[in-house]
Amino acid sequence: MAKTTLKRRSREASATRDKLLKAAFEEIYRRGFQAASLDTILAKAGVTKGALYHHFPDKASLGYAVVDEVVKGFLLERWGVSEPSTGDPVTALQRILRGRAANLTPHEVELGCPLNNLAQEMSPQDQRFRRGVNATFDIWRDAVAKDLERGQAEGTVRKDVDARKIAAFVVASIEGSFGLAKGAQSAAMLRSNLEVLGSFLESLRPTPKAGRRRRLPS
Amino acid sequence: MAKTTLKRRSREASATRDKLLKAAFEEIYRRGFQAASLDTILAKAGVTKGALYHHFPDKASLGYAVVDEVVKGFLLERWGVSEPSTGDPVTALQRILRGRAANLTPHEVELGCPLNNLAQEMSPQDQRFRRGVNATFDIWRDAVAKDLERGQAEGTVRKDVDARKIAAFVVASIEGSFGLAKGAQSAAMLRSNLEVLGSFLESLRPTPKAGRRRRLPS
DNA sequence: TTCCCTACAGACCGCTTGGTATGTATAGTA
DNA sequence: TACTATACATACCAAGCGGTCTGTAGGGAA
Repeated sequence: MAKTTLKRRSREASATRDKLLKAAFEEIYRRGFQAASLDTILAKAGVTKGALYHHFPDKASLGYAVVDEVVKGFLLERWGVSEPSTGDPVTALQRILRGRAANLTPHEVELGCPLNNLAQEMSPQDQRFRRGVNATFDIWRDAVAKDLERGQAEGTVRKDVDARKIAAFVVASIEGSFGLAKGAQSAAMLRSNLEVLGSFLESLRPTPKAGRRRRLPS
Repeated sequence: MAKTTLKRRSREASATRDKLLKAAFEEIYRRGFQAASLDTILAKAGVTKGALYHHFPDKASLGYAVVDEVVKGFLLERWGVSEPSTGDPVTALQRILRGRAANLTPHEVELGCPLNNLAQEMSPQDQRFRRGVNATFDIWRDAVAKDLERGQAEGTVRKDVDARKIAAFVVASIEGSFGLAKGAQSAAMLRSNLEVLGSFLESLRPTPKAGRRRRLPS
């Protein structure tokens, strides 16, 4: 069975590649890309430099792969972009926000959003990094915008707002909230900010009748 | 004139210190603190290593001084925290947002907010960095909260909102907006986000009468 | 069996880094 | 004038960095 053995060998090769990606992700998440040490990554992955430079031409390419193959999926899955959304998008977004607020780990409060970390560090340093990171942000933002537009078509979202601008603001607010909370090392602040964002989303619902303001949370 | 000459010497010493701080700020703003090279800073400042290590015990202390003596003032001045605020705080904040949106330089769109950069990079790496950076964020946030509370007392801000939570959200949204725009290298996106934030602030005004919703910008 | 190629292992290298040690010009002091 | 302390300049250093080079184990093809 030539095919089986070929598959086995190739699977082992991609297994070490995965180990490298995972170890690199963790090290980059902790120290940032520039400060991430290849030796540390190799030690974590349990492989040697020969393996690394067999799979990647240089450190930068390892970083690109981490963005495309680890961070991207990590983020889109965590913010419900992967799953199809139905029904009222405001309620759906609010549920996601509450779910994230309820499931925060100290780890992620301390280290923040891995995609945003890379965006802030690498955008001015490396165009390819910036493009890769930004492509994921675009997917997220576009998904939110699409949801809001669908809500506008279905009558669950006010039609006098620019869905794309709102979507960008939502993503920015989320990332800003994680960033501030990371600096303050405060899960409470992060939860509070996500809660305020949720109340802002409430204002996107169409007015049921003339009158009746919705209230912001105390 | 012992006093005069003393003053002159001391002024020259603090002048080289200032040159170091300024050069360090620029280098750190561009590359981040960890990637900032002391040799580059020294070249920019036009002094040598002896001068640097005469004024600062190590690289970290130079970084702390940059935060406390350069970035802090930079930020508080740019966001109107230094000047006393009077009148309706919502309008005042909106004016600041519009002013910042109108005066964006490509440089600051590319590099983002220097304080936020340091917060994201250094918070998990160095407690003292984190505290220094966070102290400035606290001042900013508290100033916004104080303004909103004053507005509540004066009847220009709704009383059913938590001024401190709103203030934290405002700061987070601003920083998030700068961060996203930095990744996207888009001044337009930054302006749009600040505009949406301004419209959110509008919702903090007390309802003039029952009914009449305010509208978000298209 | 022979040969080849993939998938690594491990030693090595030049360079940059933050930091130190020593020397010194100058201003203030006695 | 002699001495001291400040405010640097310069040469130097060990360590860590990303990256290269050579060697080789082992599965697949002929």
